[in-house]
Amino acid sequence: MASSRLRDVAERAGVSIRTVSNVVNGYAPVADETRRRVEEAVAALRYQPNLLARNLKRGRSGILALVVPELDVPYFAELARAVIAQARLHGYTVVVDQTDGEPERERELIMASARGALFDGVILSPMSLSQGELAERDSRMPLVLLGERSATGGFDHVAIDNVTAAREATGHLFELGHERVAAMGDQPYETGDTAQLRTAGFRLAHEQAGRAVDESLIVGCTRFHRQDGADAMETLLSLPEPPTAVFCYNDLLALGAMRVVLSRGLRVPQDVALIGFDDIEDGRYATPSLSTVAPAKQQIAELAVSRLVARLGADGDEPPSELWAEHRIEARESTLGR
Amino acid sequence: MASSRLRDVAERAGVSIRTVSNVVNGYAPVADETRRRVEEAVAALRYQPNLLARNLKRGRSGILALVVPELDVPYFAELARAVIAQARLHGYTVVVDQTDGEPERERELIMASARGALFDGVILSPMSLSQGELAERDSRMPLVLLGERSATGGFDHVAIDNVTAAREATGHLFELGHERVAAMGDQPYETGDTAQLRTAGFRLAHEQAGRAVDESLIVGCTRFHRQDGADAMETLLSLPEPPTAVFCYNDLLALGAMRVVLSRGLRVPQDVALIGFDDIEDGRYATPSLSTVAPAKQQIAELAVSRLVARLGADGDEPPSELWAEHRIEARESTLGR
DNA sequence: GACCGCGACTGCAACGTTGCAGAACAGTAT
DNA sequence: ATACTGTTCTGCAACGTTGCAGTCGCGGTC
Repeated sequence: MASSRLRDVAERAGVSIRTVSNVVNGYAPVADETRRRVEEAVAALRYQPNLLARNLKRGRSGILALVVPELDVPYFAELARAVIAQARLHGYTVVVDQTDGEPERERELIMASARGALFDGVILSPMSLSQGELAERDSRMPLVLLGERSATGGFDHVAIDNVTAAREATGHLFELGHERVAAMGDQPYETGDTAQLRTAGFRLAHEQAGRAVDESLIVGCTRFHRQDGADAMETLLSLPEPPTAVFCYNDLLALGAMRVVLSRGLRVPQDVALIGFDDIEDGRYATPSLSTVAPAKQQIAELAVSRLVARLGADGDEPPSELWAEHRIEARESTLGR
Repeated sequence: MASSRLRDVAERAGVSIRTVSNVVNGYAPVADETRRRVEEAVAALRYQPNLLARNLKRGRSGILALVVPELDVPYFAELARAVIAQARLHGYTVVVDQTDGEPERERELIMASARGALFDGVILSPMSLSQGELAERDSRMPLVLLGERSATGGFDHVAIDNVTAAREATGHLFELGHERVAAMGDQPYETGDTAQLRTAGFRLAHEQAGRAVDESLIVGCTRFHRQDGADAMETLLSLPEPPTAVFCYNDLLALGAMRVVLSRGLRVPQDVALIGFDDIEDGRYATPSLSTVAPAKQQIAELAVSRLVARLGADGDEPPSELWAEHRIEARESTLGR
């Protein structure tokens, strides 16, 4: 009932299976009259190609996997939205998978060989996989990495220039006259590449301004959730000489920090200025609204998907490429005031 | 290189293709010695079953589709997270698709027949499809609807009791002594089922408290984003006699409203108390933290996935079921103060 | 000694599609 | 009449797997 096959259509239209296939796919030249008959039969039988069979034959599934640590982290949700939309433009469907930051799950998804998996390529936002582990991968399945990596392992990368962005964010705070600026979110260990780049930018800003970095103002965060930002802010506020401004390595940290500052009766930005990273929608509607480093998410999605699609079409011998997306500083109330 | 097939393994192990398949799937009885040899060959050749082929043969893909209006709306992101995790427990992968509320895209995804699509079932959070359109569906693909519908069209449903939840939220504001309570988010037209149920609960609370509903305090919102909440709050505050409390039909509306209230120099909850709906994480870290109706998202995901999986296993003759998830009122600072 | 039952394994035929090579036919040039 | 060209259509053989229906050998039973 719900299932008519190429064969059924062929029978009804009085042509060969192959011809129906040709019509459906628009391949070979088909006489107008024949095409008309076939199309009529297709409509009458409500024929829909069996994608499972088509996939097997073509050796491709038309599915891309997007692997993120946590889908309910706004940055990843916004990114996923853009990636799904972009993939659709290229005729692909997206499977979203989350790893919860578990190395095991990340590895599993990455190592899956092209044949074994039911997707054609992967866009990975790595969290717990170190550079070395990625390099061991022997799969032939195209992979695009999101996020800058300190060392390149021969993969396509899409990223923004984290060092520059962090330098600019810190510089923004300097320009507003802040003397004691803190950095929140450092991760000085193997899997914290991105955080380390931001710390580098933070230091670079100091260097360029001819200032010394107060190491006690660099606080680490193992995760990047609101609660971590709240905890880190408590730490900073309990210092003998607390900072007057904080550069947070993502917006969630900044929002958690803002909550702590405000609930202590302090004002943002008058007592503590805050700038975040990611430009998630929450920040725009916080009170005060959150200044942030805004990466071009749309562009990141475009670059990642089109790179992946290009690789799927090619022979696979192209060298890996580094693709850079834009970013800009969004100065809002949490640094400027109103 | 990256691709070994059942045949290659069979050759190496000196057995038939069929036996390798049996070992891999654990089907028929296999002698220990044979099993050992096969497993060794599997390991040596790094054999991984070709899922495309397996899917074709089995007629199932092992993929469920989750269709939501917008993935970057926190409620849907949090829900998606739970659904993906739950599906994994049942051995399924999830394709997430977003419709942007476009009726066309929703229809397209729903009408896809079981054969035509590459997923085995759909979980749909409908936005723009009316009840009538859903009923026209002739596809044999199992479908679970999220969200209560005023009329049932013969589908499995998973929902919370919106009327009761809305009544309780409104009652919570009454208990705190508020006289003029507004409702934000009504959608008095065909596709606004959920909003209408919440309005019904709002009215019911008035009835039970022996109060008259001031119709000017029910404001509609075509969409449920922060900006819509901000706009609606402007409307409410410009009334000759503004409300002292607002029941917002979701947390984003409430957060947008909160921003407007605070930026006018008014206090929450002293001047205007706010309660939302959905219990998204943003609300917990807002200042003041947002009171809300918390639906058991985890339970919703569990019910939806297990219902769908059950239907996939059954003959499809079971009657549709209505499944109810829990909810509770989370009273926080935006109604209680500190 | 014929028969049965059982454990262990195998070959064939699909699942529904598309790639390939070619057939059938008509029209044109020689 | 023959060869050639091109358009339109077709049959066969896969893609890699699993369902089905066996086969084969062997110990045990009547």
